[in-house]
Amino acid sequence: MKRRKGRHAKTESRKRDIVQAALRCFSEIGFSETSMEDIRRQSGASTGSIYHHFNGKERLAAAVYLEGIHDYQAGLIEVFQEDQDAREGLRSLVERHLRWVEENVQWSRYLFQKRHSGFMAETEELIAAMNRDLMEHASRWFSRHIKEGKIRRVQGDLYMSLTLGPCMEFTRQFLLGQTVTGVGKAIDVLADAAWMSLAAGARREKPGRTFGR
Amino acid sequence: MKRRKGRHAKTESRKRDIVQAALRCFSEIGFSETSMEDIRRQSGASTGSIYHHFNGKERLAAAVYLEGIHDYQAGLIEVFQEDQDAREGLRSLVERHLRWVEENVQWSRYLFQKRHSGFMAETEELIAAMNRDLMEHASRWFSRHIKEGKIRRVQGDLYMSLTLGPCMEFTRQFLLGQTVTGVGKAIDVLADAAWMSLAAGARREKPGRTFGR
DNA sequence: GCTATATTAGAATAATATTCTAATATGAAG
DNA sequence: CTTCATATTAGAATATTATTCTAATATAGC
Repeated sequence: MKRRKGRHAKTESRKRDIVQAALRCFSEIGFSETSMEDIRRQSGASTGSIYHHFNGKERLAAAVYLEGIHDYQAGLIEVFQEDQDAREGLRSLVERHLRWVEENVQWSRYLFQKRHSGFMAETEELIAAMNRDLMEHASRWFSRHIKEGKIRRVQGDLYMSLTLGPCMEFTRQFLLGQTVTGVGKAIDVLADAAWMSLAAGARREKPGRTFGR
Repeated sequence: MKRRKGRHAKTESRKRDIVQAALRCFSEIGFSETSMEDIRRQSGASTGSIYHHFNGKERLAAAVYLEGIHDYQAGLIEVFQEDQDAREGLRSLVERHLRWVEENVQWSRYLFQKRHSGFMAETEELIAAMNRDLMEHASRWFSRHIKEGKIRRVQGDLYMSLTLGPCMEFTRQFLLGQTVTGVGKAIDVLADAAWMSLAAGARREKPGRTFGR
């Protein structure tokens, strides 16, 4: 009779150690600059172990990326599920983003400063799925507020750019240590800006077209 | 008597070939995925030649980055030097950015999708200088329009985020082939958004603080 | 044409990623 | 609590790729 496949008890903690070590290395000295030897030393795992759990440097990098982006996106999705008015919602999104960055500088450095190079050939579909999920939540949220006449209609692929684009740009500067403005203050200004650029009824020439369409 | 040092005639064209080949490789398959052998083959240069002109993979990558960012920033600086009113100026910035991306997809992929990993230890100061230069032009431009009461005061490190942040985000999606909206339409909407988020006198709670201070 | 220097070629070397083989640990079944 | 299938680990062997080195060749100025 076939035995059941079973994961060993310590396997998850070992994987965590490896991911942690990889994240440290990647975010501090960069992907191509860190050697498997670095990761091996920092994680305490053996070469064989690393290659057993992940499949190589690229797959490991992809796993690290996935874990981080998942946690980040989860925060945004929570906001989309809350029942706030448009302006408060936009502010929450901005706030979530910047607070997450502030509290997860290492992840942020890896996720936002350095874009996935191409080492996710395998993982591409997973990432795409995660993005689709996020976008669905976003779409519903924006549609609702458009219907209520609070948020103006523009092309669907522009909403996230308008909401989080300035935050992303600020984030990059922040991670490079090139900002003076504190995160709290930045939240105020950027939330305000998002609102002004998306609020319905502001002066402007031509209205855009629908989101859900 | 000492001979003058002299560059050979074909040296520049050879360097160009190498940079071109590197750009193609880096933007198509990524920095760490391309081997020096790839670049050697595509450029037609020999290993020795590549290492003579640049100093290794990282320095080559830095050179490629510098060339691209210089051309990109030059376009923005031109706009800052033109004498347009605030709204038109913001629109020109957005337009310059997106048109440049559209016409330089390969460079854009390298510059914007993949952030400089860390391979510019040497070049860091040069990049910083280029950024300072751009920022000075930006600073003057914004200050002028703030004085004229057309653009509102916010923290100095937020102006570029508000102006080009949404463009940058749109750019990333565009480069991933995840946009439907055409560049022309995007320019309209994003220019409008930049204006609305930066125009003086819009409804908002508290004013920010000065740029030039 | 001569000479110092820049440039090139490609082999030799060094660094690093990956694979492989064998050992050890673990958990489920009996 | 023993056994066995499988998961996990270790680390040496190998393969790949970046870099260095040596010697040849081309070029510019005299």
